[in-house]
Amino acid sequence: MKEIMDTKRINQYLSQFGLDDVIPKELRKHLALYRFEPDEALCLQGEVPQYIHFIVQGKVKVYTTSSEGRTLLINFTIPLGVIGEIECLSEKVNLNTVTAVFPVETIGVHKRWLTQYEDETSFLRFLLNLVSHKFYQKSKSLSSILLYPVEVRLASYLLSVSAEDEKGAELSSLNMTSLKDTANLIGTSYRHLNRVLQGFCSTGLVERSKGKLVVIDREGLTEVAGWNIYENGESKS
Amino acid sequence: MKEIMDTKRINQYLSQFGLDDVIPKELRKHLALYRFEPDEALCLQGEVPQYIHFIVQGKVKVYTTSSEGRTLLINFTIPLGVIGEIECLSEKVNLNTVTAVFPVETIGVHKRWLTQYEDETSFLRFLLNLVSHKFYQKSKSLSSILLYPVEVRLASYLLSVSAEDEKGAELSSLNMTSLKDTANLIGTSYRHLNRVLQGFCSTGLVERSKGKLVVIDREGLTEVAGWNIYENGESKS
DNA sequence: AATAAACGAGGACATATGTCCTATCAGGCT
DNA sequence: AGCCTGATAGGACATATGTCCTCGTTTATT
Repeated sequence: MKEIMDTKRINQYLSQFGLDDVIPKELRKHLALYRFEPDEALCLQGEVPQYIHFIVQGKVKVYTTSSEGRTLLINFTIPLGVIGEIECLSEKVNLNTVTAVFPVETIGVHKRWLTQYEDETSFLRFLLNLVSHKFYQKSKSLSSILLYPVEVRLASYLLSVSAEDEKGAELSSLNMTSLKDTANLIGTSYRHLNRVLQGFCSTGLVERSKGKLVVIDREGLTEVAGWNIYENGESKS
Repeated sequence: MKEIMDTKRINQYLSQFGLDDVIPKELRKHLALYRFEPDEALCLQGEVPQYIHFIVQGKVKVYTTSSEGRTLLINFTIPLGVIGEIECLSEKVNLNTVTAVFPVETIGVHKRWLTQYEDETSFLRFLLNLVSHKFYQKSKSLSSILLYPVEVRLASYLLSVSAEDEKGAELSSLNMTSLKDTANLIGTSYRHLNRVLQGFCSTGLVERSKGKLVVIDREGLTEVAGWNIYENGESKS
C-alpha cells in the first residue's frame, strides 16, 4: 500500500463519484489516497482492521478462508465499493482477505476518526447509510451464489479477472490465482473445474496456452454467466 | 400481529436482555410488545417495511423467494435477533419473508421514529452498532450454507423447527412446511430430500407417522448437523 | 358423495460432481 | 545436469443429486 500525496486527485474522485455531499466536511482533511498493485492485499482475514477504503479505481477480490482451510470467493468489488467499514465499526477482526485484481486506488480513512467524530450526527448518518445500503445489497446475493452451476460461477469469475478492454488477453498470475485455488474459490473440485474449462475451450470461449488461460470471447462468457454473480453493481442509490 | 398492552412486560424484557443501556431513553416510550402465532408472518418480502422487531421470545424463519419462484431459507432467528432494521433504514422493500415457527413476542418500534430521532447521536450510534454487528455476524455464514451436504442442512432444519424440550414430538404443519417446500428451502430436490430423510429414519433419528415427522433423537441430529448452520447465536457482544 | 388437486414415498435413469490416481511439464534448488 | 516439488490435464470410478414417472393417500372443491 502506497500513499499518494495528491489532494487534487482526492477532490477529483470525490466529485466524480458524487461523494461531495456524502462525506462530511470534517472528515475531508483525514482522507488519503492509496494505491495497491495487482495481487497486493488491502486487508488480511483475522487481522485487526485499520482503514476504511473507498475503492475509486480498479477491482478487488474478496475471499474468506474457513477454519478447515477452505477458501471461498465472496465477491469482486469495483468502484464505488467500500472495504473494511463493518470490521472497523464492529471492532472485530477482518472477516475476509481482500486483494487487488488490477491496480487499485482507494480513498482511505483511518479508523481512529470513527471515535473522533462519534458525536457528529452528519457523520453517523453517513456511516449508517453506508452500512445499511451495503447490507441490503449483499443480502440479496450472498446466500444463493452456490446455487448456480459451476459453469456460471467459472464464467463469472473469468469475466471478473480479465480486463474488459483487452481481447485475447492472457490471464496472468497477478490477476488470477492457480487453477487449483480457483476451484476452491468458486466452491468446486479442481477436477470438475478442469472439465468445465475444457467445455469452454471446446466452444471457443477460452484457450489454454502454455499453462495459462486466454479469454477469447467475453460476450460468449457473459452469455453463459447470464450476469456476473460475483459483481453486484456498486451504486450509491 | 397483536399488540400486547403491557409496559411492565416490556421493561422486564429490556432488563432481561440488557437492552436498558442499549436502547436510547427517548425511544422507550415508542416501544410496543407484539405477539405472533406460529406460521404468522412478521413481514412479507417485497412489501414496504413498517417496524423494526426485536425478538424477545420464540423463533422465526427467514426465507426469500427469487424471481424464478425459487424459495430459499436464509436462517432462523431467535432472541435477541432483529428483523426489519435494514429495510427500514435503507427505505427499501422487505428482502425476505419472516414467519413465526413458535409463538413469538417482539418488542417493536415503528419506522417513523427513525426520522424523528435522526438528529439524536445516541440513537444513531445505537442503530449503527446494531446494523454493523448483525452484518458482521451474517457475513460469516451466509455465503457457505450451501456448501454443506443436504444431510447437514436437513438435520439443522429439523432441529430448528422442533421444540427443544419435547422428545418424540410430532412436527405439526404450523412449525414445518410441506416436504416439498422444505426441499426448496434447504436448496435440494424433493426426491433427494426423501432419500436423506429415509436415511434418518433407518438410523432412528426421525420417524414417519401418518405423513408427519417425529423427531426421535435430537442429539443424534445434532451430531449429524455438527452445529446448527441456520442459527448463529444471536448475541449482543 | 364424487372429483380434482396436492402431498408423500419411492423406482429408474441421467447428470453433476468428487476422490484417487497417473503422466507430463515447469520452475526452483543443489 | 539431475532431482524434487508443485501445477496442469485427464482417466476411472464412485457418489451425490436431479428429472421424470407411478402409485397411494390426504385434502380441498364442486
